[in-house]
Amino acid sequence: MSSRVAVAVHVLAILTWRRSEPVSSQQIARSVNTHPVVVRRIVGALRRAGLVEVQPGAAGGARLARDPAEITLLEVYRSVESSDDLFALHAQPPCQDCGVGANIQASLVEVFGEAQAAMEAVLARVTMQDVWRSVFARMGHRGACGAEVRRRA
Amino acid sequence: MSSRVAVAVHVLAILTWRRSEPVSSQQIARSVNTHPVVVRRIVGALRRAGLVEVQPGAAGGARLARDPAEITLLEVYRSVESSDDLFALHAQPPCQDCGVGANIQASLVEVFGEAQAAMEAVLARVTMQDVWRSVFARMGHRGACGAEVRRRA
DNA sequence: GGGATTCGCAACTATCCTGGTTACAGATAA
DNA sequence: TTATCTGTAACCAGGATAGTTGCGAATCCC
Repeated sequence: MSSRVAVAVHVLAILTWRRSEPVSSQQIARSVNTHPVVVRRIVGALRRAGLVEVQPGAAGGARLARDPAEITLLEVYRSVESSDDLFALHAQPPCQDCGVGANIQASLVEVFGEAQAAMEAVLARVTMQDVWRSVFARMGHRGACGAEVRRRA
Repeated sequence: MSSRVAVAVHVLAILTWRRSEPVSSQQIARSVNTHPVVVRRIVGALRRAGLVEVQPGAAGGARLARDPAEITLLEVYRSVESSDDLFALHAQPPCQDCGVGANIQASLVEVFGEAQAAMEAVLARVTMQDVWRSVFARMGHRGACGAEVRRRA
């Protein structure tokens, strides 16, 4: 699986940290250690899902659109992950003249669906507030990457 | 995710159906609707995991190495899936000078681990016997693709 | 022994996804 | 007006996947 969920949670954790002001993709990219455009792609997905608001122009950037306690990791997962399905079926449809080939996919969909639902249930009960608390607990007093950049400007 | 798990379960379902005789990659490939070498790659992984036995040479093929009731989908999943991790972390390690960057991965590993464990728990309680029963229930009386090939030879 | 069948594996291809990058138009604050 | 920031398109490199070909080795049957 892609690292988009990890980056998205990272982004939202930064926005939870600095709720008072919009944070630019430049600043976020420094913390994530990637290119600003990569961040903007993720932020764009989160915006379309209604999790963040984005303000263009000078002194613009992203900020949370909702209380972190109301943002679940399942929403984040669904916002940035392209495919809804955790498991893939056959690349080519199996032989329908065969007893197994004609029916295996229906059985697989059943099991795969249960497995995915179990996974999603875990993500659904973890909020960005939980993540933020977990990160904060590990964190000493330390500044954000680029936090001083805005101050300098 | 790749379709290897789906194909592997399909293969094992066929082997469960025809437990009395080895089934060739050719015959399996016909039911799966793919190339025999693709089947042999999957079967090779199942063999290395001890789920099937393979007999080379004429009239050779694969057969179950264990009772289908003793083969869980979790074993199948682990046999054929290359990565053990369902979720990926950052492509590049995040900025360690940043409070979030330095600690987010530890928090992510925790949540992602729980989610994956929940998914695997579902796979662990489904056996190939269950899958076979499910397929059989959907199946009328129908022959396997290529079942008559061996008979003709 | 000889021929036919089958596996295992290496190698190659086409395709897709991902992350990273550059470039540029549009929006906005100072 | 100028500097800053977003959004998006376009492109590239790398890796994964499915499919394919070819060949050596093992095995069965005559």
